[in-house]
This record gives sequence, structure tokens and C-alpha cells, in this order.
Amino acid sequence: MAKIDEVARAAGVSISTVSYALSGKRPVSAETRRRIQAAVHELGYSPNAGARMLAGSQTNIFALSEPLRADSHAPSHMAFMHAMTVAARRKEYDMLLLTDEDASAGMKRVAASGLVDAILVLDVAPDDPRVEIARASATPTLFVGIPNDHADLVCVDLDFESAAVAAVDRLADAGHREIGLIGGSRRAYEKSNFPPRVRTAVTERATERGMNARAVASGEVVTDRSHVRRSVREFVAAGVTGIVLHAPEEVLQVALVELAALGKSVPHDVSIVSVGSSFDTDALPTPVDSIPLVPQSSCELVVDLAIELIAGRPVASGLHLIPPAYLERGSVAAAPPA
Amino acid sequence: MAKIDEVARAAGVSISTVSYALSGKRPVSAETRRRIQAAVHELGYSPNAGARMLAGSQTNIFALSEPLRADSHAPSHMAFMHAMTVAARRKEYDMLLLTDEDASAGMKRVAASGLVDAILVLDVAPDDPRVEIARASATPTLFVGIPNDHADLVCVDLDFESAAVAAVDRLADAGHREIGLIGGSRRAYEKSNFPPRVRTAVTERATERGMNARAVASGEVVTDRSHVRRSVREFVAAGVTGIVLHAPEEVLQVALVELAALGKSVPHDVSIVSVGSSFDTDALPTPVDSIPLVPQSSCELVVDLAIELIAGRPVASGLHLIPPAYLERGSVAAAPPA
DNA sequence: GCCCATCATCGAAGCGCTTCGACAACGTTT
DNA sequence: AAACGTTGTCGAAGCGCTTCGATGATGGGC
Repeated sequence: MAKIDEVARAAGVSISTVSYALSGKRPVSAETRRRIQAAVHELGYSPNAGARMLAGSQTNIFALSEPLRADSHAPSHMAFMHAMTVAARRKEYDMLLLTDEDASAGMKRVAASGLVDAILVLDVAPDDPRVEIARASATPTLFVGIPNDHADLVCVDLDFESAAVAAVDRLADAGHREIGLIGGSRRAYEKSNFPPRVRTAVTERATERGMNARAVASGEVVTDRSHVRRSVREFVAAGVTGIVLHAPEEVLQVALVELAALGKSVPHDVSIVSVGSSFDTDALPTPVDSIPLVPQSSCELVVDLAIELIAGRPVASGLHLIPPAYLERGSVAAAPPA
Repeated sequence: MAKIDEVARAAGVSISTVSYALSGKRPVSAETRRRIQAAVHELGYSPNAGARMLAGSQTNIFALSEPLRADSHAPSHMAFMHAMTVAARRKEYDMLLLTDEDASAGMKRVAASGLVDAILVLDVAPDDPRVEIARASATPTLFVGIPNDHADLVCVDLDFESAAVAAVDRLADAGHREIGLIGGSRRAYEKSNFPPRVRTAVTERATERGMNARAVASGEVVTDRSHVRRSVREFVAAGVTGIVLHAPEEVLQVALVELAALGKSVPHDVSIVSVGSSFDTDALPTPVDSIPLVPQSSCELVVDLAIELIAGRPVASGLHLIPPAYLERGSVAAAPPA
């Protein structure tokens, strides 16, 4: 743990010159900078975090508020936490973890103690209590996901409505007239914001395009796959030729297996599109067209916005929606003749 | 963001008295303490984290090194990260997340900058590169899991060997003579330390008890359940009456379903014990006897040990094994007559 | 009634960094 | 040759806290 004065002495300059050379906030001659960098390397110098926080006004730490409920879909949460931490590190920020039982108290604490420069909120519920804390706090707070009451908050999310519309349009363009939506678990519909948004957008767009849409929620797939299988059978019996799926990976797997069991081939008999999935549909036995929810995109955007806010630059409050991208994988074909 | 001098003024005392009243490091009269606490509450005072780090020698932050590989079992990792963060908070510590791509560099960085008081390492691989960093670092570093080369490291883990022995003994005592072990995925056997430990312990103990044991790995259950089902069928065909299972929840589910499909009832025809599972076997449709791997236990212990090290108190280096607990759930019965 | 503990409190010195203002040393402009 | 901006560097003042040594006030022992 070398200190800045040791570096200064080794390089034959003053402490402030070392500081300026490292921060780049004032010009330092090339030769001096070289000597300082050599000394830094030589001594393995790394500025003391506490001193930096105290003297500068930044901590270079974000807080990540992630409520880990027992029923959460762990892989998605992991993906987001990981993507967020990586995105932060790319900008020289570290990530401090806040847990659920701590959510509000934790946010207050890290803000009040100046431990973090900004708070990033994941897995936002429609009526999330963290919204109020955010409003009351002077520490920039950004949301990934959209609470009901989001005026004057900075929220980032995939544009689920557009994604749903794009999926429906793709099927409509291929001539499908009867489509089905398989959503997530009932719990997802209650605790999250976007499943109902997708459902509404799918049914509305289908109507606009003169299609007939039916929607079902998946059950708790980990424990019981029968619900999804039954839905698939009912869809097929009802003449559905296009399926939009907005659910975790397991649900898609089960649906594909059931279609195969029914002797229906994808995309010849039934076309299928996955919407807002945070997993890789290319990794499935049958690749599936998808409009993915890419954690990296949301996380990088939210980190960038956080940095803008920290720097005191203006950021538009309200929704920052990420335009959906349609990945063609051959699971959509022309509707079979009726 | 009130500061300590404002609290001091409001309480009519000096700054140092406030500090002592809050830390308890020197006696302060009851009356003075009362006034100070009132002022703290009134002003919403929370000590500045940076100043505290700089002046004191502690940061009250742990780093958590968690390599999130794509093939990791997200639910278990989540459970551990969460348990660790909660355990830390109970001791007034915050948790800083280190990602894999950062593992070694990140550990060095947080140690060199004095950002954290200790580093906690999760998901330890047999030949984990983080072991070397730990040895070279002055910052206390503790492992949950056991690398091959663990001399002079502080490692905490469930006593998997004893757990395996207890499971085998339970079956042996019930008169079973032919048992089968279903392990985790092949990858788990390569990347983790404990699956082979369990396998070895099970087969050795079975031999000691005069039993015949056969062991199989599960395939990648999320994508392909056939592997586990085949193993179960083969076990049954070979006359296995007791199954030890050391694998994720899904594997157990599949095994139970397959047993039912074969017309075998648990525990009447086949007894079954889960070993080292971090999930709740009570939540299954059929509760199953288990010797669980409880994240809270490991995490609380490792946090306690970290605090001892930080305080400069001696901690035995080497393995700190958590004794297994056998949870009886009625899935083991006397072996049926041959 | 005096001396010496004991207790409660205070002042001041850092902790290691950032940043502001100052100032040489130099070339440019008049 | 005087006046001026540049450029590169330095000294010193904090940032908000912890902690050490010192000091007054109190009370018990003789």
C-alpha cells in the first residue's frame, strides 16, 4: 500500500503533480508523466479509496438494489446483476449489493453516508416502494424496469410494446390468422410490470391486424409442466398456427417438446417467436426467432445515464426505451393453408 | 447530509464526544449520550463513509468474488450471494461485488486501494487462481469451498464427506444392500471440488458397510432429462433400493417422476436421500430426507471468521467444516425383501 | 482539609487524497 | 525592453472523521 507521497518522492515531483498526472485534470509534461507512471508501477501504487472519497466528491461506487425473492427467476436476475456489474466496471465503477430486507433502509443508508454515487434499481415492481425513496433522495437513482408511477424518474427498459407489436406483425405478414400468447407465471403478472404490457400489446395489435389472439399464463414450470403442455394442445386444437412466447426458457422448451409430441413441426405447421427473453434462443435444440431482452443493453445505458447525472449533466427523466431487435432464426414460416 | 460538527453543536458537546458516544469506545454520560442521539436522529446524521475509512482503519465493506460462468447453477449462486450479503449486513458490513473477468485484477485492486476489509471467495474451483492472489495479499481472504491446495488458507464448507457417510449409513441401517448415487452434471465434477468428494465418500462407506454402490453423473438436466431417467431405470433394473442424490433440485424432481412412472413408490419400494442440496426438499411434491447445504451456515461462519481476522485475532487456517444435519422426511424406509 | 484516582469531556493532530491559487520560466507581442 | 499570456510545477488548505493526550470536575481515603 504505497502512498502518493512515496510516488512523488520516487518521481522527484510534488504530491499535487502526481495527482494531476494521474487524473489528467491539469497538463503535465510528457517526461514528468513518464517518471510518475514508472514510479506508480514500481511501487504498485493504488490511491486509497477512503482518501479519494473524502477529498474528491466521488466514490466511484454504485449501489445495486436487487430484491431476491424466493420466487424470483434466478438466471435472469443473475444475468442482470452480472451485466450491470460489468457495465459499471467498464466505467471504473464498483458495485455494492443491497438486499431486499434492506431495500429502503439500505438505499437511505448508502445515500446518507455518501458511500455511493448513484443507486441502480433492478426488478422494479409496478408499485415499488423504492420509488419513494428515490424521490426523497439526493443521490441519483435509476430504474431498470418501469414502475406505474414513473413521472420524473429515470427508467430504462426494453420497449416491450414495440417488441410485442413486431412479433405479431411478423406472424401477420406470414399470413397467420390464429395466434396464441404464452406468458410467464401468474406471479410474474402480479409482481412485474412488463408481462401485462406485452399481453395488452399483443392482443391489441392482433386485433388491428385482423387476427384472432388467445393468451394464457404459464404455470410454475419448474414444478409443473402440465399447464404449458395443455395450453399448447389447446392452441393446436383451436387452429393456432403462430405462437408468441413471453416466458422463461423452460417454458419455451416445454412448448417445443409438446409441439413435437403432437406431430407439429416448427415452422412448417406452427410458427413461434420469443419476445423479451433474456436467454439465448440460439442455444435451444431448435433455434427460435426472438426479440431478446439483452441485459447488457439496459445495463450499459443505465450506467451511462447514471454517470451523466453524477457529472451534473441533464438527463431526461421518464422512460428510456431500448428499441427491440428481431433475430431471425427460421422458426417463422408462411401459415399453412387452413 | 449532516456532518458531525452539526450534531456536536446541536447537542452542545464537542466533536470527539459525539464520535465516542456513537462508537462506544470511551464512556459518555447517559445524559450526554441521550442528547447526542436526539441530535443524530433530528438531523438524520449518518457518518461520511469516506471520512470514516480514512480516519479509522476499517471500511466496513467486504468484497465478494463470485465467478458467474454461463453454465453456473444460478439459483444456488444466488442463494449464496444473498446469504452472504445478509450475513455481512448483520455485522454492519456492506458487500462489494467482484465479477469473474475481474477476479484476480479485482481482488488486487480492492485490496490495494484499501476499499475492503476482507475478500470472501465463493464457488471455489479445485485449482482456483484466486488462491494465489489470496496468499499474496495482505487483505484477509476467506474461501467458501475447498481448493486442492488449501494449506494456510481459511476455508469454510459443509462437511460433505460426513454428509455422504451419514446418508449411506442411514440406508445401510435400514437394510439396503444395493444403492445408487446420482451426482451433478459432468461439468460440476470438473469445475467444483465437492462432487468428487461426495462420490468417493459414498462408494467407500458403502463398501465398508458391505453394500454395493453404483454412481452416475446427471446430464445437463435443463436441456435433457433423459439421462437422469435412464439412470433411474437402470438402478431399478439392477435391484437398487436406496438412492443417494447429490444434484440440483431439477434432477431430484426428474428422478422422483421417473420412479413414479416405473410404479415404484417412495419409500416403500425405493428409499431416497438428498445430500448437499442448497434447496428446500420440503417444498417438493414428495418431501425427501436430506442433509442440506445451508448457505446461511457457511456464510455466517465465514463472515464471523473474517471479522476475527480483521480485528487481528487469530483464526485457525485450514478447513472449517460445518457438521451435517440429517433432516428426516420419511423418504427412507426398510429395504423391501429381495 | 489535602491528595490522588476516576470520570466525562475537549482540543488538536492526523488519515491520504484533490484542488485552488501562486509562481517561476519561457516565448510573444508591442 | 517592458508587458503579457502560457505552460508546468508546487505549497497548502481542506474533505469529515477517529483517536490520543490533556484538563476540569468529582469523590474517597487519610
